[in-house]
Order: sequence, then C-alpha cells, then structure tokens
Amino acid sequence: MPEDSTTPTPRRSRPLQVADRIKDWVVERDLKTGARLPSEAEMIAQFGVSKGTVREAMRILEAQGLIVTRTGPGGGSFVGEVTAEKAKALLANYFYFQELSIADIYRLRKLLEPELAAGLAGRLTAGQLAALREIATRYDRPAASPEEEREQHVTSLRFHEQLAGYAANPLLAFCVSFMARMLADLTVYRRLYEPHNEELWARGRSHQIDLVAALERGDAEGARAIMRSHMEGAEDMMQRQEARVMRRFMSAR
Amino acid sequence: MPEDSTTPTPRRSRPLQVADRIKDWVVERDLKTGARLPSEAEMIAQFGVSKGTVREAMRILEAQGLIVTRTGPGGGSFVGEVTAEKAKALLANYFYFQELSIADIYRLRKLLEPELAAGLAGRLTAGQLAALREIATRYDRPAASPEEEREQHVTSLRFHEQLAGYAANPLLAFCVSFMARMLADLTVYRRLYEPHNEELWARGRSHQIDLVAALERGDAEGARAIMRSHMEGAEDMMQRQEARVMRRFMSAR
DNA sequence: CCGTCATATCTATCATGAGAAATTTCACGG
DNA sequence: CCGTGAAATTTCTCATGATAGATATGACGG
Repeated sequence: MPEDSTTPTPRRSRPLQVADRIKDWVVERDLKTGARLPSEAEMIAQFGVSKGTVREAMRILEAQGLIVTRTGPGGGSFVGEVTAEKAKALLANYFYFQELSIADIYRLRKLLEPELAAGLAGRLTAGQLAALREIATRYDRPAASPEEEREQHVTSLRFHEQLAGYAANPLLAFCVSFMARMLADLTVYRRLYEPHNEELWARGRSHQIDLVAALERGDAEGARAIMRSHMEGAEDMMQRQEARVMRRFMSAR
Repeated sequence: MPEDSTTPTPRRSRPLQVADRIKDWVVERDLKTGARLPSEAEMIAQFGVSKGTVREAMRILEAQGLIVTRTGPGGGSFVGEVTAEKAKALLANYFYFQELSIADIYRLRKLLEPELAAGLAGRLTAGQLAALREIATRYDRPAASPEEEREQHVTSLRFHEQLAGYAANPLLAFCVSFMARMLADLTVYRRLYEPHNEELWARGRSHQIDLVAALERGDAEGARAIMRSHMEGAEDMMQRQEARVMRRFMSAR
C-alpha cells in the first residue's frame, strides 16, 4: 500500500487521543459489552487531562455507539455494543451525500433478498413463522387512501426487516435490513395520474404469504423464486411512483 | 409499526439536543459540504447553553463525520461530507461485536462482485483501466515469504476496492469496498502444514488481468463469469488458511 | 416478612472564565 | 516580488464549582 509521506499529520485533538486510548484499552483487555470503564475522575488522573476533555472523548465514543454512560450510584461509563439501529443510522448519514436512486437499491435487493430467503428455508421456529404471517396479513384490503397505502408499504418493508433479523449471516442480515430501512424513509410522491394498481398490491401480499409457507416446508429454491418475483414486482411498483430519497440525516436519535 | 408506548423516555442529554438542532438546521437549509456553521460563541448565545455543551455537541457531529472544525481566523465548524472511509470505519465497529466469518463475507462477495464487474464493462476510461492493470501486475512472482504473501493478498483486495470505486451504483460500491476492507483487516494464521498453493496464486492473478481485458472490450457477461470464478478461487484460498477476523475497532482515526 | 415511599449519596452533567495553540491576514523589509 | 514576522481571530484545553438525575438505603406501614 502506498504510504503518503506528504500527509501533514492533521493534528489529532486531545479528546480524540483520549478516545483512541480508551478504545485500545477496551480491545487489549477484550472487555465485553457492559464492562465498566474508569470513572471520569479516574480518567482525569490517568490521562492527565481536564474534565472537559474527558467528557468530549466520551461523547465521541458514545456517538459511535461504543459506550453508554449512566449517572448515579453504580453509574459511570460502560462498554456498549453497537446496535444494528445505530449502525444503520450512521451509515445512512453517508448515503445522505450520495444521491442514491431507487434503482440502485433494488439492484442489490434483487441479489440479496432471494439469497436470504433461500438460506432461511426450514430454519425458522413456529413463533418466527407466526410473527411473519402476522405482519404479512396485517392489511387484508387494498389501501383506501394515499396515507394508508404508504402505511402498507412501510409494513411490507417491516416484513423484510423481520425476515432479515432471522438470518444466520450477520452481514447479509444487515445489508438487507439497511435497504429496507432506506426505502421506508423515502418520501414518495405518487404521480396523481398513476392509478393505484390493485393487482400489484394483491400479488405482493400473496407473495409474502406464499414465501412464509415455502420457508415453513423448507423449500429453499421455492422461497428464492418467490422472493425474486416479489422483488421485481416491488421494484416495478416503486418505479411507477415518483419516489425520491428524502435528503435528511437519520440522526441516530 | 408498533409504537412502544412504555418507553421511559431515555433522557436526551443537552449536547445531543444541540447536535440534533444543528443537524436539523443543516437539513432545513439544505447546506452543502463546506458550508459554514455558526461559531462557538454564536451557538452559545443561540441555544443558551455553555461552551462545554456546545463543544460536546460538535464532537458528536464530528465523530459521525458530519462536520469538520478548524481553528484560526476564518475557522469554525463546517458541514463535512461523510467520507466512505469514515462510513466503513463506523460500520466496522458494528461488526466488531458480530462474529462475522469468512464464509459470511464470501457469500455476499460471490453475489455482488460479479454484478459489479458486469456493470463496469465498457464504461472505464483508459486511465482507470491502466490503474487496475498496475495493481494487478504489481506482483509478478509467487510470494517468497508469509509476509510477502500477506502483502500480495492485501494488494489483491486493493484491486477490488479500486474497481468498486468506479461503480455507478454507490450502494453496490460501498458494500463491495467494505467487504474488501474487512478482509484486508483479517489476521491470517497460515496453517504451517498447508503448503503455499502456487497454482491458486497464478489463477487469481490471471483472473484479474483477464477481467480488465474483458472490461476494456465491453464484455459484461465475460467479466461477470471471470469474477465469479475469481471469487470462488479466492474463497477457497481463504478457507484453506485459518483466518479469523481481527477483533478490534477500526477506530475511524 | 414484604412492599413502598422518602431521603441520602454517588455520579455524570452543566456552567464559567482564563489562557494556550493554531492559522490566517497583513504589514514590513529585503 | 517574495519571504518574514507580528497581530488578530477562532477553536482548544484546562481548572473549578455548582447542579441535577439515578440509584440505593432505610424507615415505615401493611
């Protein structure tokens, strides 16, 4: 790898240095989620910096989801597992600047969702299957209003997020779940002249129900085929609408 | 979506609130990368909080890659595009806790890399093709030592990152590039009894060279096939070694 | 013995002000 | 015209103290 020796060493602020040392400290000792970190006062003494500097370092780590802090007796800072939610929010900030199109997202969905479905065939518990069925059947009639239609769309994406949550492959799970999240955060401007397509709605719904059945009977290739078809239908539906990604920070709130 | 009304309102610290308001401020005005934010003093007045609180808010936004700050006259805080590097580092923190296996990563690589290659056929400039060739031919002989072999492996992954950088689809580009990065950060413990497989090395190298040729002549399906084959060979190579993901924060340094 | 509520205590949180460090600007001398 | 250095400006760091919130403790009533 070509080392850029002309880099002017972009000065590393003290809070950043402290944050780095704490990260190293955690990794070296292989501290697990929930492990206690030194108190504010101890860090001040340990690193020889002021309280303000320590606090800024803590905010940095907290913003990345690496620690959590609590006040009160027994309080302090603790190693905190980065949640999928947090990771999605942070990653969404990146795509805020990237002008991502619906087509871009669906190009990946069409590759990943069928693979996810196939991998889940015959591996779900009765409870998981029931949860999926509950979501898939939550709306049993076509949307009566644009608001309701949007609600149904979000629910449908919830189905995919739920499904992703069951995957054994964490990377695949995250990618699929992230895409569903991005799509749910779209602002959809329905073309007024585009009539609501009831047939597409019915197909999408039965796809999800059929998919759950295929998963239940362990039919991997069937599940893959259904999902592939489902993705094509969904993309069609999105493309017919004039959808744009809402340009905003998802904000990790 | 089921709203959890039992959520005990997990108190939002003042720095977090200030960070939120600044994000909203940026999004509302649709400020672009490089746009100037109010000075520390102005924010203190604007939000009615102390300097420390404002600074903590800035560190939060900075940790997420959303702003950069400079000292001196004309200095201050500025809207800062989240870089791919930063996004990868933040996301890597998530997988630090997830026990990701080589097989998990390759399952996605086998799906995405061929697609990426196919989409690039006939779309690269002479300069881009030359850059790829330069990386692919950087090592013209089998590795003589374990260190050299690891170096070659990292260089090979650089090839894929470079390729991803040319993709038109930002999501696909990011996923592929991220996976290459994760693999490059692996700690590879070569099995001592496993002899270096010279044939696999030669195949991998010619794959990359053939791929560039296919891309140059606009042969999408050829590129896809070569990449698919290349992925299978690479996975084989990784699996033969005893590789584990290094458990560490990539630290966004 | 067990639950519940007030209270004490522990901890992070928030505020203020002084001074250091960095970086641009601009005047000055070569 | 160019380099050098002083001044101005902005964030950065430190120091200290007061405050608020969460938890544990213990008293009290059932």
